[in-house]
Amino acid sequence: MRDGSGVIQCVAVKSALPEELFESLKNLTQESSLIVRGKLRAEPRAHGGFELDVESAEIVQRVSEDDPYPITPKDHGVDFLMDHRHLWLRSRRQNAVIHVRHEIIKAIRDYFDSNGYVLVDTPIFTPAACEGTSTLFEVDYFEDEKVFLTQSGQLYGEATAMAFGKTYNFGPVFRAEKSKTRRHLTEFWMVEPELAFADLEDIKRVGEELVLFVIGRVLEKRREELKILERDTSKLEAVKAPFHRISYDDAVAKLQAKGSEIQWGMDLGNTDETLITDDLDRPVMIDRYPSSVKAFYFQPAPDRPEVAMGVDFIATEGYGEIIGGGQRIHDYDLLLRRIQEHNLPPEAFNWYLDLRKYGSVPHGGFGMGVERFVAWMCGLEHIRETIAFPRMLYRTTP
RNA sequence: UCCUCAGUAGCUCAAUGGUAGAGCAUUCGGCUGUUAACCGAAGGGUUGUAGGUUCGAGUCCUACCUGAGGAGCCA
Repeated sequence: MRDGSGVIQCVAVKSALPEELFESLKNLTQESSLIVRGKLRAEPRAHGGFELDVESAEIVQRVSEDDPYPITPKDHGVDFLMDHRHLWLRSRRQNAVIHVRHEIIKAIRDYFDSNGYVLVDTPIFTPAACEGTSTLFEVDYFEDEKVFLTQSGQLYGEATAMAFGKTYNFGPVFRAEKSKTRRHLTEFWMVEPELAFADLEDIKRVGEELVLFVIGRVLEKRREELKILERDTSKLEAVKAPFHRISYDDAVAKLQAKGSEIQWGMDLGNTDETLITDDLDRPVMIDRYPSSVKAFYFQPAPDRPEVAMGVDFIATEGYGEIIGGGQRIHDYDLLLRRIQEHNLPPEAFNWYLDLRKYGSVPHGGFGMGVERFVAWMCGLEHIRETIAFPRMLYRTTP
């Protein structure tokens, strides 16, 4: 029997039960629902060390053998399992993944809540692109108006940081890119802290602290689930401070030495991300990317205006970028120039520019993708198992 | 959007261009401190769709549909 928190073997003894009840229990089908009462007994032969001797039972709903439970203990294909995601969630592995996800989200919130951050959630309907790069989902919004599903709460986060000092937002974001890989969803959850009076080094420190805090919590509270998932926890235990810190320049040199085709000025590809961490046991922070591959709002380096004060955290074991962020431009004139250079409509950014007119301060933040983090913690092959009902390029059901 | 691969029983997969099979699941019988039980039997098929080549197509060709992996882009 399974109740969501665990599994226990129940034993019905023929001589101890009414014949009718024993027969109905004997003929039960997989995934039928029932209420059982009985005596708990230590039993070394049983999983978990305990068994329940059935004294009474009530069958709530019996699954018909004409239409048996579709998911069997044997192998199933991905397509079949995804079509039955609403049932697949009952399995031991999926149950463990979702429990780890729950723990990660709770740990993220605990970290920020206990470090002086205020949760200020940002809108999901937004008037325009946050970064001017990604493809957005368009939504009809009354009377011929169009709005878009947010791809990031960051710009609003900058406003809340100016109002509250340290804030974070935590919600779903949407990307309409036709990405078809094991790392992409069209709808996923992202946590985005934003800090006033912060520079790139502060952002790196907070990101490192957060990652370590969350890993520590998962290892502390979810050993059982990681065991079910057959996760090699030594890989997670090896993740300690300090993370590797290298510049984009050094990353390119290292990648070229390892045979990558990358040239200075190009963004890192998926294979580059895997390549750069394959000999490391803790994440690497890569900072000071060329401004041309980063969003318009990144602060340029004081000594080298062609590079941006942004940082990406690349997880170990090929799980790729889990954090992206950095220091934002706080100067009005520079920000306006960047908006124009990126051919963005300045009038759409009036409120954002206001933040640089009224008491602007150096500030920064980052975004962390929850599902990628869950995949990393659980050691999953594919991000689709990290959320109860994944939304992907070609899947919006169940 | 592009590249590669796949689509056969409820599920997972076999089948040199020559009679479509197995395991699991289901049903029946047997056996059993089992825990992916085991033994025996039965039912279960328009081989993704539409064309084409051929004496003959699950197999070869074309188009389309569906799915998977990857690229680009990103978290």
